[in-house]
Amino acid sequence: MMASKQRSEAGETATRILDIGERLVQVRGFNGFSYADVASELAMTTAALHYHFPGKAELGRALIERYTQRFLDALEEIDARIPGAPDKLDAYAALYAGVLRGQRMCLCGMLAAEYQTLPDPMRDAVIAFIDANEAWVERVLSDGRQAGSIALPGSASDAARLIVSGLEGAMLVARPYGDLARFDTAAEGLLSGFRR
Amino acid sequence: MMASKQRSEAGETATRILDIGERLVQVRGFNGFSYADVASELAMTTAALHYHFPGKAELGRALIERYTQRFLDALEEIDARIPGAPDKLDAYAALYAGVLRGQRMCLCGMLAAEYQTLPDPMRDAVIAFIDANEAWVERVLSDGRQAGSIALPGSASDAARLIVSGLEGAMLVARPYGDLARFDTAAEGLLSGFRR
DNA sequence: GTCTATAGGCAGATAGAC
DNA sequence: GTCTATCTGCCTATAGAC
Repeated sequence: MMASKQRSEAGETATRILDIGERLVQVRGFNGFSYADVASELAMTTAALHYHFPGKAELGRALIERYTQRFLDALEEIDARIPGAPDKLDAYAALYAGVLRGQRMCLCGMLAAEYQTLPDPMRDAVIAFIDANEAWVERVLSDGRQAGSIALPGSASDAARLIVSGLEGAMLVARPYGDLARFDTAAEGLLSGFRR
Repeated sequence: MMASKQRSEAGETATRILDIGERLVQVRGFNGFSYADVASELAMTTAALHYHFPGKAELGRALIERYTQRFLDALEEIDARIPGAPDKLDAYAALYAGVLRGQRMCLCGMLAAEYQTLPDPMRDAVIAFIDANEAWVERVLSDGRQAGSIALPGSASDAARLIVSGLEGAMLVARPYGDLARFDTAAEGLLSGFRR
């Protein structure tokens, strides 16, 4: 029996399934991929997939939860590494740009489009992702206003929502054009208004 | 033989198919609905649908083209009815809000998410929709700058792209929350920066 | 953990009668 | 124009052997 390296460790195969599923959802959408797609990339059968994730809904939920956790970790890292609010926001936008560079949509932006067709547990997880993002941006904006580096016309909450939805929209539109500069320009336009 | 009321008139049934298909795509996505869904709403068989539209790809293309034409007509109407650039932009955002009020995503915003899975003719039509929107907003911004009612930090083209993608993102995120105010606040935040 | 085999359903699509 | 009937293929999922 191996000593586990850390808490709540997913199996090797489960991790590979999540990696492939994540990419497929971000590129094709939850309704645009199948267990067979994942299985063929792993050179396995769909039956084996069902051993690791009982159904597509459970796989979907696991995908969102891992993605959200990774995102939150990245936000923590930004908080630890970068002092000023404006630079934190730039780093935040760079996270999105990194996703787009892989020709992917934000996982939860994609699932927001498909929201009406998602099983309930997935819906809740999508909302939790957006809530967490807005809360982090709102905190950064509030701190920045306090420190005098951020100018807010209205509430920090409204500005945070504008930034999050604006970045999601910039990804959504840039991807069909395959044009990263489109995203960067929009992100800069979104954020520049809040710098003081 | 009936005298046709206008050029390029679609048949009654074809129009009903387009109406239902349009709603289904805006709510569930192109990969989230089937010919059977449309047929059941019309109390018809899928075979009859194939008489009007040879395949799902052709139906999809017709949906985008009709939607784009309607949108362009609405933009013409705004140009004719509303004088100032800032008010034109407000009316433009109100178009999006009207779509969202029906608990729908913008047809082409939805299809932008599913872009990688779309047949080529549909891809081209999605791009044409976005191009046309950006061109109209850019023209309004340029005219407004000329007239002194619009302030632009950079190019009118960049600002137009920011506005279009920002409104699409605001719809994308507001819909899962079922919260129209979320969209309105984001739209106001997006546009207010350009008023002088 | 992964396989074979298979179920049961739904997808888009076509042929041919009416 | 719309139907019945049917095809072929893919989908999610399960049973049971290894």
